[in-house]
Amino acid sequence: VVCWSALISGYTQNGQGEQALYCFECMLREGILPNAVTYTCVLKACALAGALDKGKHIHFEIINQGLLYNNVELGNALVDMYAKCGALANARNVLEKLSARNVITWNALISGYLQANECELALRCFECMQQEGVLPDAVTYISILRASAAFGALHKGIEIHKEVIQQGLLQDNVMIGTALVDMYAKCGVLSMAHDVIEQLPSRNVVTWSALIAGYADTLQGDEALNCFERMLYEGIFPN
RNA sequence: AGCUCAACCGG
Repeated sequence: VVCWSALISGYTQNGQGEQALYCFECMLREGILPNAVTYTCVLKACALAGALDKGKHIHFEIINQGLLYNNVELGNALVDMYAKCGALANARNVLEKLSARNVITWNALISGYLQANECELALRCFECMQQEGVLPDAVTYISILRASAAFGALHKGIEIHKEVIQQGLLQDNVMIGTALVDMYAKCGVLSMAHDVIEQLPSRNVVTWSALIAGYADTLQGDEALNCFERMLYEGIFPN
């Protein structure tokens, strides 16, 4: 069962959901019984493949076998599977019933809401999780910045900006810096977007692209081109 | 052997 789980996991880590599910079928056909780790990988495969019905069936098996109790990783994979398949009511339901959940559980649900463009619900989850004493991490902030941008909630974005600085998260995470630049750009506050990118300890092609796109969207082609030149000057290659 | 995360374009 460990070998099969490792193989299934390998496929999911490369985004090959269908292949992973195929392996799972082979494993069952050989009479090998899956355990909690196997199911965690298979749920991720369902999420990748958008295989909601398959995922529901796995959910049923997990409940039947009593594997869910206090297994955070398995619960998280279940919430993520429903979220990625767009079954947000199921995702929230599972989250609420889990005996153990953590920041990753909430992050999975928040991402699901974002993917469905339910920015307001995503923002509400952010409040809920904190009310129950779960502290946001870098992934949470990145999602909430995206929600703020999509919802045009500049004030929320500024609030997150302050929090991120307080926690020193800008030092070691390019993606948060990029999400901040993108949030300001999408809210049309290009001066702030520019300020942020100047102060980042590190930035990459995605960070610059967010700023360039922001200038392009606001019809500031000259500024967009300036940024492009600066990016090249820094030795960052365009993609 | 296991869970969540950033830009642009097209569909």
